[in-house]
Amino acid sequence: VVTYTAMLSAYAKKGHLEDARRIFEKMPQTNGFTWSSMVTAYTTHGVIDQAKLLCENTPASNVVTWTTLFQAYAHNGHLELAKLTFDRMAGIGRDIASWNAMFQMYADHGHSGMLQEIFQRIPCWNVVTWTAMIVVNAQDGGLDSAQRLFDGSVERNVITWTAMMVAYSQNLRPEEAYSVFEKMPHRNLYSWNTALTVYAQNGDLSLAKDAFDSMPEHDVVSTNAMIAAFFAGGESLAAQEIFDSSPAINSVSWSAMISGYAQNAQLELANRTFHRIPRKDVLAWSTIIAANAHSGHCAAAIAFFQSMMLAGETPD
RNA sequence: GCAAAGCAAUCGGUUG
Repeated sequence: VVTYTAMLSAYAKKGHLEDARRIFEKMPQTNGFTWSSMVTAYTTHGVIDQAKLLCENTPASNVVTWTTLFQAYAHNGHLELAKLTFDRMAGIGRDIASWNAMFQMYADHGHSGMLQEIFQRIPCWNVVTWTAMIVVNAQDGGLDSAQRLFDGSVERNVITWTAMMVAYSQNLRPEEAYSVFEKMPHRNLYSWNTALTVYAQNGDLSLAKDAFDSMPEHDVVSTNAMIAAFFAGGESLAAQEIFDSSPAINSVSWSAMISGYAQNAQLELANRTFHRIPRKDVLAWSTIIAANAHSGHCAAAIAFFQSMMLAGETPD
């Protein structure tokens, strides 16, 4: 059962929803993990109706399947459906993750009144709750309360530390953000990428470069962050070198190159880069339109918009 | 107990 369930998840993560479903159908036995994996497969592919069916029509559905469904509604802005789902969970019970998801929904979409109400109803806190609280407070300008929450937190992990670093950076306290990074007991790729971004946002290109070189490994986010950092420092050539030598680039990389060139008054290079993109998505089009518009080439921007329509792309 | 599922932190364009 474990092996089949792991395969199911793997197929779903790679985008093969049908294969995941086929495995699910073939399994002689299942457990709660199997069902929640299948529900997650559906929600991550946007097939919420199927996820709902699985939750409703089986005794095997559990707090995880329901929380997953809840989260899917919340992320799609269906707050009423999400709330209904949460209410229906009263029978099987809610755990900390369910409450955290509920808190996050109102942090993302709701009013502070609802958030406050949930805050008071959360029965107990775990490290995710602490971290979410820190983030919400910091975004609200309550840097002091964020720090107090951090100091008072019973549990902290690398995500909590990284969130605290971001909190200082967002509130324009770069030195303290740096200091948090230096004091972190453990770092991962994500926190390294965050540090690199924080350095760059504060104009410390050399610190950003140092971070990039010191990191134990890079991913596409590291690459993209470093590209943006070089462009922000006016070093288009260095940005281009990173781009050209990177083993993995994605659509964000292309956008970063285009807007970087435009920022540096190199619209010609921006346009040329755009034409090299193998598969132009909405992001690519939006970026090239904005690049031309910001450079004062409004006619070209409109022309790109029209080309986008002709290419069958839908504006977002 | 271990391994497979849901909740919190990082990169680009649009809006602020």
